Amino acid sequence: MPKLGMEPIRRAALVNATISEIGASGTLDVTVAQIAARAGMSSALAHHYFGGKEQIFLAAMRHVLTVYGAEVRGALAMARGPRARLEAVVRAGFSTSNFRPETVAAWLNFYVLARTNAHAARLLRVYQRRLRSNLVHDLAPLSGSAASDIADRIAALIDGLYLRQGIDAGNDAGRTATAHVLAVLSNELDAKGTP
Amino acid sequence: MPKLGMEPIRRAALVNATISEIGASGTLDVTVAQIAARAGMSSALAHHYFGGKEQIFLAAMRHVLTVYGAEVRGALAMARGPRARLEAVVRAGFSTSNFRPETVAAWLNFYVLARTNAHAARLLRVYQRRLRSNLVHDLAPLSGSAASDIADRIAALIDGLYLRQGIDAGNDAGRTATAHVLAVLSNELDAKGTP
Amino acid sequence: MPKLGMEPIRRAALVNATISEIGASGTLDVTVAQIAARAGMSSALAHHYFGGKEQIFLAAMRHVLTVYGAEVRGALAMARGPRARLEAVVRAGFSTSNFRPETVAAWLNFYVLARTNAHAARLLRVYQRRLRSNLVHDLAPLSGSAASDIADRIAALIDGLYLRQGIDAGNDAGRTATAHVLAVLSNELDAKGTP
Amino acid sequence: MPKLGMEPIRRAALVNATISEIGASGTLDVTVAQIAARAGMSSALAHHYFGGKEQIFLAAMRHVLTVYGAEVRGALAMARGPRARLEAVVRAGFSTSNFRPETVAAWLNFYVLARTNAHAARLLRVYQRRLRSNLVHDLAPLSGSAASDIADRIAALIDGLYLRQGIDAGNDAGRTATAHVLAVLSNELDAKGTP
DNA sequence: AATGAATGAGGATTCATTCAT
DNA sequence: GATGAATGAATCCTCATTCAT
Repeated sequence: MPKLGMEPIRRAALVNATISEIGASGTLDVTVAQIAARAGMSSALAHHYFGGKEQIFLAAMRHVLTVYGAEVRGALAMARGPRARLEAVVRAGFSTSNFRPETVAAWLNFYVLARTNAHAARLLRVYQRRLRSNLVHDLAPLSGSAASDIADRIAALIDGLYLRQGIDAGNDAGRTATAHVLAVLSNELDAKGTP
Repeated sequence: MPKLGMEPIRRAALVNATISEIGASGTLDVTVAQIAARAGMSSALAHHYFGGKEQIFLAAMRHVLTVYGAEVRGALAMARGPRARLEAVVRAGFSTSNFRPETVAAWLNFYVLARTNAHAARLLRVYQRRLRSNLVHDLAPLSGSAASDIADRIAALIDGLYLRQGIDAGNDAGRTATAHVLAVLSNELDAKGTP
Repeated sequence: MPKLGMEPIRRAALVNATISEIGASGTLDVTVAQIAARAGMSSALAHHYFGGKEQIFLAAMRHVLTVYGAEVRGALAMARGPRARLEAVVRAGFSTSNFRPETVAAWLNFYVLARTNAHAARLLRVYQRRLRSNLVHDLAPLSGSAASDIADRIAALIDGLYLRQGIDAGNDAGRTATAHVLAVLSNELDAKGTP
Repeated sequence: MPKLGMEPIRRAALVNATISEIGASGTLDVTVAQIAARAGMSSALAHHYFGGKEQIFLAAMRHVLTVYGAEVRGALAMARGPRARLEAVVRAGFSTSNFRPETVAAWLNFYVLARTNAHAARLLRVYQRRLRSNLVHDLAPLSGSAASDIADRIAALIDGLYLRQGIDAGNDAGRTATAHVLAVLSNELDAKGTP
């Protein structure tokens, strides 16, 4: 029962299925057939819409990053003042939707993909720069010339907490992770911040 | 002309070849044939000594973690006082031998492997606990009840810096990474430390 | 907005596209999608009009042979006397329209198709017999009982020159090929012909 | 029961199976699995020894041309005088071993392959030049400056007779074909030959 | 009349693994 | 101890063909 205008629906279904499948298996060793099955279609159709496995992966990665970016942007829109904005960035990153084990697993695997695939590497770098620039922008008024170094540390800490989410995914890991980053942030600002 | 007592030599060669190959390719998608070739033997022999690909991977992972552990232990042996010991642990983790891009790539991939493979997960957890217990042990006299939380943050920060080493491997990334961790550590101790 | 009376137009477009595509690619490994795209329609429509790939191929082959036959017939209509008619047949076969590399490539591939496909084989045989009978008809008054053998040789020579057109397509290959056949023909008639 | 030194045996078996399979099916649309099965091994082994389908095809083509070349060379070694040598070349080309329908079918398909594949085109051109140079070499003393044109005609005639062998493979097609070429050759020499 | 949607059936290729030598 | 030989099982991808709209 083919209907018209299926393309966006199918593509979205495949992207979600890819993230789920990578998340569930914990590997990039996921077959197109598995993804297509989870998305409720034949593997041939998946190829028809995306052209190949690599492009399916890239679309999925793009989607994860897009969602993440949207959430950060949304949080920033509400925040007033640099400190509130910094907190918003941190909270958004660990929000339930981003920090589900499944998503984190996909995210980690995209990190690995970026080591092999130039397109993936580019995507990743774009988002890392965006995060960093957000952090620096709001750290500057609070910590002056130390902003850059602090941003590097906060960014690395966030990544590290993500990484550990895969191993010991506690129940409210998101809250704990947020608390950790805010604690470090607070220390940094106490130490280097303008009085 | 096969020789006697080759087993340990062959095994070591395969372990090193595995790390190199994973590091060079950036993936776990490494064939036994590639590893064996790099180690200068046939893939059949690799199977003969290890029984299978999984065991080769596990041996390689074990080796990476063993070297890391040895280096930390060595550094701890020289350090006097809790603060010096904490610094020693950090420095050892980012020493040149552990922080080569190649090794870091292998390390990241073992992280991924741990999501799939129970043995790998166990190995990883053992070393994470050991690191954490080292940190807590020396943080306790300096920060009291905050030691546990601080240890979590420091450990995550270390992991995050490792993770980023793959993407933007600067020249003396090890030194920078060490500085970052020590800065955060210093802040933590200033904030929560006993007076 | 579908229009009425499109069938013959669509069919012709597909036939031409098939010949072009086979000629351009040099293979029978041409997909229906490629042909349809070149003909400016969907592959589904191609199937609708022809029923299947095989029938598209056969129609294209039929077209090539029809054009060839028409050209020969046209030339024969103008020629007076057996010798002039023989020359006409030869010239028509190597006329620019038949001897374009593209057409020749398609022709060669139809030769191959005839090995697999009974319908194609029948088509080919019909046209070969027609050529042969044309030749014999006009050779008889000039060479008597040798006509049959000479016809075989001339026909094979023509085919051989076609075959080589694919490999080293010179600029005025048609003229050269014609000259070669006429030279052999002349020799044959000098040797066996009635005085 | 694997044995040592199988490589040349396996390669030869695959080459022969390829020719047989192409000959029997009349197409290049032959699967590696079919070829391998006919050669009595798994398709994986075929890939192991040749690296890919294309290389299997090229090896088969090379073999056909090599055998042909060897036969011509052998015949030339026995012939005394230009005329005898010309006859030898012709006879060798139509000898039973070269002119089996199976071999001819493979040969035709290699002709097609040469339109797509540069390596195949090169192989084909080498052998065509060799044939042509053999002909010219021996035609020169008999026909002077006409040698080149005559060689082209004879070569094309040979090719054309090959081509037709696929369609109407008579019983002693080889003999007939030889007779045809020798007849044309005789005419050519009568017409242009030195007295 | 025309097409997007959809799939089943292959087909080339890769690879871990086994086995006889 | 060491390896060439061999394969089954997968996996990506392509394509002719069908169907509802």
